[in-house]
Amino acid sequence: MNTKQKALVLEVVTATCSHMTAEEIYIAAKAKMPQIAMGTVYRNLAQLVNDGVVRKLEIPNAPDRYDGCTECHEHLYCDKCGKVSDIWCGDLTEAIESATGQKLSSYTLTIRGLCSECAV
Amino acid sequence: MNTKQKALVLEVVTATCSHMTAEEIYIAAKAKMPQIAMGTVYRNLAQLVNDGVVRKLEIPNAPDRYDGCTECHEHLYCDKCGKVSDIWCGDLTEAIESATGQKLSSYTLTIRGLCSECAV
DNA sequence: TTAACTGCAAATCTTTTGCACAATC
DNA sequence: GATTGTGCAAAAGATTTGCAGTTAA
Repeated sequence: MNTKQKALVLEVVTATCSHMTAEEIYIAAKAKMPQIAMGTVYRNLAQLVNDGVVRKLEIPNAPDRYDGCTECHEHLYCDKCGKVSDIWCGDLTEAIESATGQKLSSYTLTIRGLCSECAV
Repeated sequence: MNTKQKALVLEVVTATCSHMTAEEIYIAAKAKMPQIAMGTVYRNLAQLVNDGVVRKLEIPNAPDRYDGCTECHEHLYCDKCGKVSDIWCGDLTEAIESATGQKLSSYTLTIRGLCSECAV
């Protein structure tokens, strides 16, 4: 099904290149559709992730974040400011398979270090 | 400080090569020390992780798991049976730095695929 | 029409925390 | 004797779910 709510959630997530939490998405969506419920946001995010349109990022000790950009890229969690930034490198599947000796269907690479702003 | 509880939690975690959840650790610890509390288990696990003696694994949509083996290795989440198994490959820091072009302080690589049992 | 989705609120699950007491240094 | 840890139970934070009513196919 395609509801206004689902379209709105997708619009919010893809509007910026930031990595929003469900709550931030909820607040942004609520600004345009005041009666929207948190549960609806979560349900639609789950659907969008399932549809392959949105990527879910699991953050250690913090709420999950959602990324509207499905192009292949990795994420850097800044040791200093905590921001999540994108790292545009190609698909690493083959590199990881040869490094680990394990055939894989998918992988998640989380890098911690200093983001471009903090590295100065 | 070094308490009986902390020693017991460490013993439980390192006793097997499995990747136990806090609750499993609590149950195993309770078997040897019936009055031990969940909060104590969590507090000691946090300390042990901080001490670098135990590794914490963040599992998507599931409770965290704790790994008593601190030697460098990665984890495979089986697509079929959901088990977490170890992949013994060397340190991938340099390989990842060159693949991503990003200096890093640490990384977490999560691989999904078929474990040795399910791949048959 | 009927199957899927919504809003609301309550429930769930995991983890953390406040507190009075106890153990360790 | 001072500090740090413990057990208990309650709180917190994030996400999910039941339900009655609504919307989309």
